[in-house]
Amino acid sequence: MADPQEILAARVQSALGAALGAEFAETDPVIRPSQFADYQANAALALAKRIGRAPRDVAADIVAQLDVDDLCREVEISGPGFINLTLRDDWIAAQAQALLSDPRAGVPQQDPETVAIDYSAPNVAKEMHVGHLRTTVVGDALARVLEALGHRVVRQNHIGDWGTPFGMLIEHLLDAGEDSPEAELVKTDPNAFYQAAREKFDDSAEFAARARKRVVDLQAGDPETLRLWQELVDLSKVYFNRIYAKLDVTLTDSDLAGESTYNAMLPGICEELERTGIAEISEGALCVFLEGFTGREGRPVPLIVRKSDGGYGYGTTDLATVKYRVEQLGARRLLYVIGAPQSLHLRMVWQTARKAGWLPEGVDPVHVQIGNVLGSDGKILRTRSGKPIRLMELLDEAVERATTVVADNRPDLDEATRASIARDVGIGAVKYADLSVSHDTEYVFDYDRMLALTGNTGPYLQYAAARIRSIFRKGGVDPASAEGPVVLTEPAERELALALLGFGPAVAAVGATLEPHRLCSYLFDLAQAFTAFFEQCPVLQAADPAVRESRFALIAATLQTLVAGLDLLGVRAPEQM
RNA sequence: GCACCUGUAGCUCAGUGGAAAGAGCAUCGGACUUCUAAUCCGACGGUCGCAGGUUCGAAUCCUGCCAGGUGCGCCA
Repeated sequence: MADPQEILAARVQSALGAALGAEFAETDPVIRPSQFADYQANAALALAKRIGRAPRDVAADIVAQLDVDDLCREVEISGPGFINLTLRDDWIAAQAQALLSDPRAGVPQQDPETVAIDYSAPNVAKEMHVGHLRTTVVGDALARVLEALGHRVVRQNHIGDWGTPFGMLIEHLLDAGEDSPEAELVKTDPNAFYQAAREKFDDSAEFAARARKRVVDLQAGDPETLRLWQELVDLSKVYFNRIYAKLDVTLTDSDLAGESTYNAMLPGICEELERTGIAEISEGALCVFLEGFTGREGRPVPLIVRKSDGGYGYGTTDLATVKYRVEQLGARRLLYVIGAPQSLHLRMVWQTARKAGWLPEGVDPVHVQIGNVLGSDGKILRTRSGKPIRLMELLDEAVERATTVVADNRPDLDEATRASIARDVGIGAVKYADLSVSHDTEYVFDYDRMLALTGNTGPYLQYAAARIRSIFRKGGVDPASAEGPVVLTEPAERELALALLGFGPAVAAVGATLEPHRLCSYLFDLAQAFTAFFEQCPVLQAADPAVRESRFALIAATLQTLVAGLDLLGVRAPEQM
């Protein structure tokens, strides 16, 4: 609604049509933020070449037709033909004030689309690692953002709940006893359970034989085996939900759509692929060979849909997810928030699905590639002993470190309040660190940096919000009662108000690009604009009551935006810090 | 060998074909009698991996090369 860039684009575009002819009325006016003004329009330079005239003359013709008196204070042609646009203070003020009464805080309502998001996807009876952490946090932020934009989001937690390991896991569960402390480990330390099963499998031929038989029983649908399998899944759900609760992730049991969900579809998928000639038997396995996919020594890379032993692999279940999400869920966008190394696999799955007709024109699958999380040594994050780090311990350590910092700085607060702040800050820091860099690149995990109160961190944004709340508390004013009117005089006021207008566009950009770090960058800029304002513009001590009211309105809008933005990222904003 | 990703300040990272490439950290120098100094301001810091090409204009697009990472048939 109040996106200056969009409004200016429309105005400049109609000026283009008026100045240069109707055939230019659709031309992109190329509005960009400017270091010399608020915005600049760069269209004249590109058009000058096309119509064979001097760029500055073209710019002058555009400006002559440009009707922006109601929103621009200054329009200036500069350099080789840039059109610099400076907004009117009263226009910015009115827009910022309008945000206060907008329940959407400027976030646009888009045409609803059904979007399936595949994210998190931990394995039953296995520890979640930092890679799962990142897909969980990024996927959840995307789900929140797309919902905020008005879309119907269907979360799909594709947990690993099927396959050969369940033979040994079930036998180990039986050996240990279903209600034993060993079984309880699945809820708290699943890797300990898994490793124990693995060791027995490796050491005991008798156990291994039982495990293999158990896999056959599982696939055959033996009721008692299925009951034990369900037992393991249920124990794991307890573990997943503990992690999700700690992380403030929106996933629930109703979002679970694990591999086993698709079992019934798999034979039909293979049959159809074979019947249509898309798949063929090779070395005993049913494979799809696609053009352009070659591996070592130029050999074609297969997508194996049925193994030579008759079993199904993840290629088949992934094909089933496409079919299910398109046909049953009616999804028009399929998001796979999955590790970057799976890129080749996914492209093969999608191309196969296209050939088979399961992925119609107009339905776009997107791989939101998640880069690895590295330790300070530049290698994949592990403990000193080389084992993967337990996610719960990692989160606890973040909270613990935050606890120390809060205790040092806020001895005046009672322990329960400090603990609550430490939780919000510690967890927020970890999540924000995952979100604030491009999701597809690797990044270096560093507690000290993510917990810092300076720089582009979660705590810095939380602190900005806490300072605003502190002002309202101290002034005995309810942020909801701040109405303005907003009047801009100080440069820091203007900067802050202008920054506020960028929230809706930033959220829309995340929805379009699926890059949550853009929202982080925006919120960091906003927090910096607020901090500058905080230093220069007293609110409670403002001599003029009108200035005081205006500043209350500005910081109320800032608070609303920061809290809404952090919420879209899944990060809490504590009352005080 | 093939494919994908990455290469930007000492470090961690942004950067929509537009003007003189940005931020944070670190370093150095400043600012608390004033709404939270867990903050802020200033300075320093660059052959945007290399070489070509396209363009009025390239960190951005194309080609080649170099370096690092990842993946490449029955685990998922």
